[in-house]
Amino acid sequence: MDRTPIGSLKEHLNETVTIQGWLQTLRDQKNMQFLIMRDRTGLVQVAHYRPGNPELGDMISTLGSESALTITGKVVENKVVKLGGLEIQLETLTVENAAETPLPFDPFDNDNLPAIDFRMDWRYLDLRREQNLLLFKVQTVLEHAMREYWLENQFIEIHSPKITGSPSESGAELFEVLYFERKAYLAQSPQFYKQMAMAAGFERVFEIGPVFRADPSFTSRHMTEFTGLDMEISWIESHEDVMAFTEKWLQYAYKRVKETYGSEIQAVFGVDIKVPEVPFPRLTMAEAYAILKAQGYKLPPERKGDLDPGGERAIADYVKEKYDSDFLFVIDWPISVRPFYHMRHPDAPELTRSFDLIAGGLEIATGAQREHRYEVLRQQALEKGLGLENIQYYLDFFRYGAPPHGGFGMGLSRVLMVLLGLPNIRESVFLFRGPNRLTP
RNA sequence: GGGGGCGUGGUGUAGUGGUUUAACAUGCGGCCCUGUCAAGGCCGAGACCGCGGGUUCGAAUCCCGUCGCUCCCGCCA
Repeated sequence: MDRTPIGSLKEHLNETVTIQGWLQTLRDQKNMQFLIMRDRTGLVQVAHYRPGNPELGDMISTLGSESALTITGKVVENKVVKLGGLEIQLETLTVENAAETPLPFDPFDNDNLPAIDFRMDWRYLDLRREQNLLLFKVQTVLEHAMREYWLENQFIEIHSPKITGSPSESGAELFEVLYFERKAYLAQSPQFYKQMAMAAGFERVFEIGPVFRADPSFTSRHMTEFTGLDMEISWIESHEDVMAFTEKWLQYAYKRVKETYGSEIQAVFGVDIKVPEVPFPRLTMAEAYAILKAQGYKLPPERKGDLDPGGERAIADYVKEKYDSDFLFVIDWPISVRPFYHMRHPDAPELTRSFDLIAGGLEIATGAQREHRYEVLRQQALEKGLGLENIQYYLDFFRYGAPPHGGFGMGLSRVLMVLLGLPNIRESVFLFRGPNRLTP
């Protein structure tokens, strides 16, 4: 059987076709029945003249919204039909899976949309909404464009293990799993492994994969499992080289999304995708602090050297105002708030060669030049109070010819959140995982 | 881990001490309607107001506890 996508029916006028999809609306009258059918390519009206087949008409009357149907019929032009000026004259109908009534909620009633938690209970129905269909089309193009750019720049894709043997960076944010007779942990980042790829001489690598964080965070932007976009490049001079690549890469991804779905995004999300100009503005932490101070923004006193989310939003507003940029690198963070593997400035050893990328006021990526000198790295680990036994395998990466290198880690769903202007990360991920959410 | 907010038919809301036998929208069921198209009209079912305790003549409404959700902070992407 040849199935015709609803979106291409106008190419099949006066032909008998088979469509398969969901019954979005049934308008059930005495003599005429109208079935609005949906597949992922669009909507079409199917018309049935009841007296012509009363039995079929009675059966149609029992169909619940969102039932999965196979329908054959003749495609005819009909100017009266507001939905595309055409309709299908029903010939046969097969119920593949009747939808029970009533539905838990109506995915197409935007005025009575349930709260996010209830929609997550029935996520597959929630995903039938056009906003969500488009969101995942956009995500696909976004990821594809990112890969394209990486491949055009001679990157190698890696897949690092998600089961690891020892707590590495701190341990507190790791999920513990039973691994036969002993403990293992879910990787909270591919950080060490992509650095190993640098030691292996791959020179440029990327990874798109799951990362796990055992943080009991209850916010609109955190998940316990999310998709990380990671890359690492060798033979850099400083973190500036990483940022210079990152912004062009992101600019390309935005450009491809806008080209492909710009008008649909405008229609569905009311967002005009703006392809960012490069370079993005860069502010050192010291400059960011001075600006916030001048604005009278009150930073929490105990967080000296760090930027709280409110501060990030304030500085993003400043940059938007002054440079008309939605993106901003905050660079040169103090060592106190950065991990031991970030390289320090030779002329300012209390500062790291690191950056955060802020987009739309939200932190979407963290990057740095890494410390690739074994002894220096070892000393910095000791300074941070880390036990060397657990990370010796990692330190060993830097014993036999490790090139200078750096990279970043970015959150895919956070990028989508910013790109489409969504208020909650739970809207921008296929299935949310949080401290209290393990199903579906 | 700390703090704030919310919990009323399936869903979204109104009602914040007394004709409330808890309202409205949507959904659901039935009937009607010569083609509808955000369909329309009429009728109907559906909520002991998260749960437990208390204050009061009287509690959806006030208080305490508890559970759930949510947002903010911390942590981070």
